[in-house]
Formats: sequence, C-alpha cells, structure tokens
Amino acid sequence: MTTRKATAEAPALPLNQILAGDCIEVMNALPEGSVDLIFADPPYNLQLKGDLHRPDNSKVDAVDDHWDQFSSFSSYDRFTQGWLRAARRLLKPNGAIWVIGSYHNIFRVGAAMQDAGFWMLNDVVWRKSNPMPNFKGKRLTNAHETLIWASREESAKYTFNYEALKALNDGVQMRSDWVLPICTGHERLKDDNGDKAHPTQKPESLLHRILIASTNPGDVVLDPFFGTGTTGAVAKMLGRDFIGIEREEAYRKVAAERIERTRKFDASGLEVTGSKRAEPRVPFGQVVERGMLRPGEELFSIGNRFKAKVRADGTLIGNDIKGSIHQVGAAYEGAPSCNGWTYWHFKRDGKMIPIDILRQQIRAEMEADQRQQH
Amino acid sequence: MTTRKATAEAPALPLNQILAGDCIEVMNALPEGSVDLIFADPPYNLQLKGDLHRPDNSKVDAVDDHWDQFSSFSSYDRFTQGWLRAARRLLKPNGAIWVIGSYHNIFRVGAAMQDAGFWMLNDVVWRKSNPMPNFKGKRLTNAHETLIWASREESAKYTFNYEALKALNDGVQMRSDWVLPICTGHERLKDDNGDKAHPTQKPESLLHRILIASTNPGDVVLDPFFGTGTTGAVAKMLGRDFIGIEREEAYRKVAAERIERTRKFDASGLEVTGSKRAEPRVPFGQVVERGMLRPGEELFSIGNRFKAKVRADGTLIGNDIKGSIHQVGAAYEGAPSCNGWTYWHFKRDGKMIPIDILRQQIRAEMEADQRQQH
DNA sequence: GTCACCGTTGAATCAGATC
DNA sequence: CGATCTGATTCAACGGTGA
Repeated sequence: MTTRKATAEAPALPLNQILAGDCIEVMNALPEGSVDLIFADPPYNLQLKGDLHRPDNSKVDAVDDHWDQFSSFSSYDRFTQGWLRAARRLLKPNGAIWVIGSYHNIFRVGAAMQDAGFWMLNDVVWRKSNPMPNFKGKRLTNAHETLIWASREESAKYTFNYEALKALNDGVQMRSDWVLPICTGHERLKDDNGDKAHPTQKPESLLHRILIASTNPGDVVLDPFFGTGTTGAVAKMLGRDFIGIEREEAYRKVAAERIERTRKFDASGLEVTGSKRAEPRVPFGQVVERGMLRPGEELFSIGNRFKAKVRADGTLIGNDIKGSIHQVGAAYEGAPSCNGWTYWHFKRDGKMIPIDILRQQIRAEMEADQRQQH
Repeated sequence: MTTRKATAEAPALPLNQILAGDCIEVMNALPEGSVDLIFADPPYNLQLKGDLHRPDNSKVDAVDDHWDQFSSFSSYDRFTQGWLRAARRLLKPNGAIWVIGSYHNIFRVGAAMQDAGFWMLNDVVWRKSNPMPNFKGKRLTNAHETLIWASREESAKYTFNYEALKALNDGVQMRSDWVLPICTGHERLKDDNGDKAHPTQKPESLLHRILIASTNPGDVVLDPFFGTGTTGAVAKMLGRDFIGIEREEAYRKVAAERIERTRKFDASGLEVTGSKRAEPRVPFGQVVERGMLRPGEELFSIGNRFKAKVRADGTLIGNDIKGSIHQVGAAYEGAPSCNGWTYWHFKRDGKMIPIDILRQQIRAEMEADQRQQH
C-alpha cells in the first residue's frame, strides 16, 4: 500500500487499497481531479421474475443479490447520476471512464453519462465466446455486454495507445467489437463453500485490453464497484496504481487475497508499441544544415511527377510555389495536406530515396547522444 | 396497394404504400392497435465538426443532412419521445418494435423506450464485416451498430421464430451479435447523378433477419423513417405487408421505384444458407490477454539460437528489434517472412514448447463453444 | 472467360503543437 | 483565445480495366 503525497489543498491519494463503504461517499472524500481512469461495473438493475430453470430443471444461479434491486427506473437513475457525478469530479481533466452494462441498464447509464457531460469515444461490444444459451428459446442468446468509453469532457486529450491495440490485433486496427471468453475455470474465484465468490466476475483479459488501451504505466485507475478486484489485479500486473471501493466485506476480503497473490509483470514486458507522433520532431532545415542535402539540389515527388529545389533555409521552391516540404507537396497535389517527408525523394546513384531516410538518420543520432549522456 | 377493411371505429389501413409527411402526425392519423411490427431507423444526431479526410487525402462523404441536425440532447429527446409514443399507440398489444442506432443516440433512445413502457427483449449488435476504419487512429474502428428489440408491453406474447433463426444460423441458436456486411455494390441505390441516393441505406440482409425473426407472413410492418424503403422491399419479398412513412420527396420516389422492381419470393425458394467458416484467425495478443503467456516471459527460437521477450501488447522485443512474432522471427533469420507461431517456443518444466500449442488451445475452446450451443 | 491490379467508398462525434 | 504549421493516418469489398 502506498499513498501519493498530500499537498496543501488535497489530501493524500490512497493507492493500491480497497476502501470500504458506499462508493459515492468514498469518492467524494477523495481529492478532485486526481484519477486518470475509472472502470465501473455498476449493478445491472436486472428485472428477473422468479427463478429461471434450465431444460433439465436445474436452477440457474442468477443475480438476485440485494445490491442489485432497484424499485424503479427513476431510483436507478438517481443512483446512476449520483455515482457518475462523483466519478467525474475525481477524474483529471484529461481522464476517461469505462462503464460496462447489459441492455437492462446500459441505455440509462449511457444517457446519464451524456447528460453529465462525459464525451463518448466509443461504445464497445464484448462479444462473449461462450455465453449462457437462452434455455427457453424465447429470445436470442444474450451473447454480449456493452462498454462505453468516454472522456471527462469533449476537449480532453484522452490516452489511447492506438499502436499497442493494433499490435494486439495482429497489425490491423482494433475494432469496437471484442471477442473474449467469459470468466471461468481457475480464474473464477470461489468462496469457502466452493460457490462462485461474485456473480458477475469479469475476465482479466477484458481489463487487460482496457488498461493497455487507455492508460500508461504509473496511471491511477479507480474502480467504484470493485467486487472481487479484477481491475486491481490487472492494474497491479500491468504496473498501474489502483483504488478500489467496495461495500461488501466478503468481496473486499476475496479481492485483497487475490491481489496479494498477483505479481507484477517484468518491466520489460510492460512497454508497449509506441506511436510515431511521440517521436521527436525534426525540422527539415536540419537536413540542410547538416549537409545531408545541399541547397539547390532537386527533390522529386512520389511518382516522379513534380520537382522542386532545396533552399538554404529548408524551404522548397517549385513552379511559382515556395514553402515547406509539406506546403509545396500539398500545393502540387491539390490536397488539403501532405506529409513532405514521405512525398519527396532525392536521387543517389540513379535511385530515388525518400527524404524520410535522412530524418531517421538524424533521430538515430539523437538517440545515440541520449545514451552517451547517461 | 391495398387497404385493410375499415370498421366502425377504425379507418382503413393503407397497406403497401409510402405515406408522405411527418411520421408523428401520420402515425397519429392511423388506427391504434393495428400494426404487428415497427422497424425504426431514426436520425442518429451525429455531431460532426469539420471535414474528415482519408490518409490518401480523399474526403469522406459525411452525413450532414438537415434531418440529422438537432440543437441539443433535450430537443432530440423530445423528438424521440414523440415518435415512440405514436409508434406504441399503433402497435397491437402483442406487437413489437426494432430500433437501430449508434452510440450517438441509442442510449437516449433505449432509455426513452423503457420510460414509454416498452419491454426490452434483446439488444442486438450488428457487427459490420466491412466498416469504415478510423482514419486518424484516434479511437477504435466504429464497427457496429446497436438494435433494440422490445415488445409493446411486458405481458406481450410477441412473435419469435426461434427455429427459423436457428436454421438461418447453421442449426445453432442465434446469438445477439449478427455479422453482416454494410450495404454496397448493386444493392446500394444511386440517384440520377450516380451518387448514393440515401446516406444511410441499410442492407436487406439485416431486415431479412429481423422480419424472419419477429413476423409471420401477412403481418403488417410499419417503418416511420422509410428512407429508400429497405423495410418495404424486404417485406414484399417475404410476403409481409408494409406501411412506410417518409418526409422527403426524393427518398419516397426512389423507394417506390425500388419496391415496384422487387418481387416476392417463391414460397418454395427460400433460404440459401450454409457458408463455410474459414479457420478463425487468432491474434497472438489474445495469448497474452488470456494469461497463457505473461508479459516479460522469454520465447526461444526454433533451434534455440535467439531469444525475445513478450510485451503486454502481444509484440516481442529482442535485441533492438520490436514487432510481431512474425516480424521479429524474420528479422533474426534475415528472411523475408517467418511463421512466428511455429518459430517461437516457450519453456515449461525445462521443455521447449511451440507457441502454436496455445493457438490450438484457443481454437479448441472456440470450437467447444460452438458445440455447446447445440 | 480469368485474374491481377487499381481506384473508390462506407452513419465519423477522427490532431496537436506552436505562435 | 484563434491562426498557422507540421505531419500522421485505413480496412474490406466492389467494380472496372487490361493483360
């Protein structure tokens, strides 16, 4: 357990702990603007009428716990508005939230999120690869749950590790529908009687993807409906800090033991494929200053349809067009924008070479300098 | 065109016609309790800001039509409550409704449906096999839309052709996620300029499945946002009666011509199902997400000459080389390509085991899930 | 006729830093 | 705050062309 140091205006943040109590009260006691991500799996407001039996007459162990009973939509809405408001207060300006639910509650939750000022980024479908069938044959197999990913506000610069998720998906852009198995087998926690410790334990694979997507190592992740602590366990594995809030003593106990058993991954495994946007910017002028291209040298467009000459200040001059490598490229192509680094080529030994090669050389030198300074 | 005969209290029902005007007014002029099913594709209230360009600089033809503009959430909510109330009045007591939407509007619509007294049966995810990508890499590919299927009231004895849907799904119980392509090719209607006649035309396959699931031949299906008439065309094919309501003259014209061209199916010549599924692709990232290999764990090349570490996003890191299991293998071998699944091994009890074993385990689980549903 | 290749397109809340 | 500038970014399917 750790705490992040208190300042004059804000009390300390209780990191990697499970806090007891009502989540709204507990959240309101924490300092505002202090959390990077919230993952919330609120009660589903399931309206089950009587017991459900399988065709063989065995009873389905349904969610009928007292914490999931709400007398009406409006009382559920008040509950939802309350915890969403407290959650939004806790988030940093660039923070984000994930909420999971089913058709029983997710529409009310989603509308309340929009009303509270959250800005939707995606809705994500968790497509269960092994759902419970619909035994009565009266409806479709309820084979998915819905997640909503939203930033605290429209202007937020939210975290999204695009390249990492693309890597997770074998090199193609990750979609809004995720196929993952439900939580079963050894991962499913049991109580002392051998029954499932929590009726709706989420799979660690789901949290793994969420945390890789929308947090960085060292971020603070809060889960106001902690349950058996899947969020905390995966956060620990991935080197994120967590704050859990859970009302039920029994769940807190199971979660604490679970997280105690959990081990953090190697630091080397936590690094993730980065984005090109994060690489240092290299002005084209440096290429000229360093003599990699000489003033007066000709550059050729991709496809060799246009030419332009390098000038000493790192601009180009073509037919009546002067400007940066990007501006001249865009003008020639009649395009709204153009990446000059990949558009322009120079000639060496009769071969056309993209000028981006030169930028890569400069970046490699910069990295070498970095290492030398250590 | 036909009309169902008028009675003392109710005027005639204008079957297989496209009615002009505002859908709320037109619905209120029709006799209550007269319709078996409603399919509604209301405006989504997209809130698009500037232009969007693809990486090749072509401009995306966005939905910027006047009918999708609302000044605020509350004005959209009033619109939604209005048409839902009129729709519910029209439905027979055992009637049902389908509404389709995206994350921009579906949560508000779903909450309004519950508030209006509709009883949710399923939410259904239309997983698009060929969605538009996220061009800027800022979010997940928005690869699905959500449908809500609800009965007029909780006690309704709604229509559900369970066996027909099971047959449509190769004998396996139909799930709540449907993989269908978007509407392209010859099915996509064009205007006289060769541009798309409607920005959001839905595929006939989607309506086909909906009407097979929740109507019987001779049922009356109403679509208050008729557009280019997909609902009417599929209803005609399947021997259902339709009522379309559409405000825009241009859409009514296209829809009328389309339905005129459409032919009812032979009673005999019905289904053409049964496509072979290719062996499912398993991203290596799933092996990590599912905890079969831990981030930081070492993999060994075939022949044990090279090593690399697993990262949390399913990439490998070796000596200065990062990338997919295939890329790092190819780099080490100096080969143009490499099958990472057979190249890399992990160590268990001192033995080297190819990671392909893990892929086989995942595939076996996926197949077992299929069988379980029989 | 076949196949490889290329251009086009789809309900999208799609940039970020610096001046 | 706004204006300006750099430069990062896409997947599947369909249709047409030409070898």
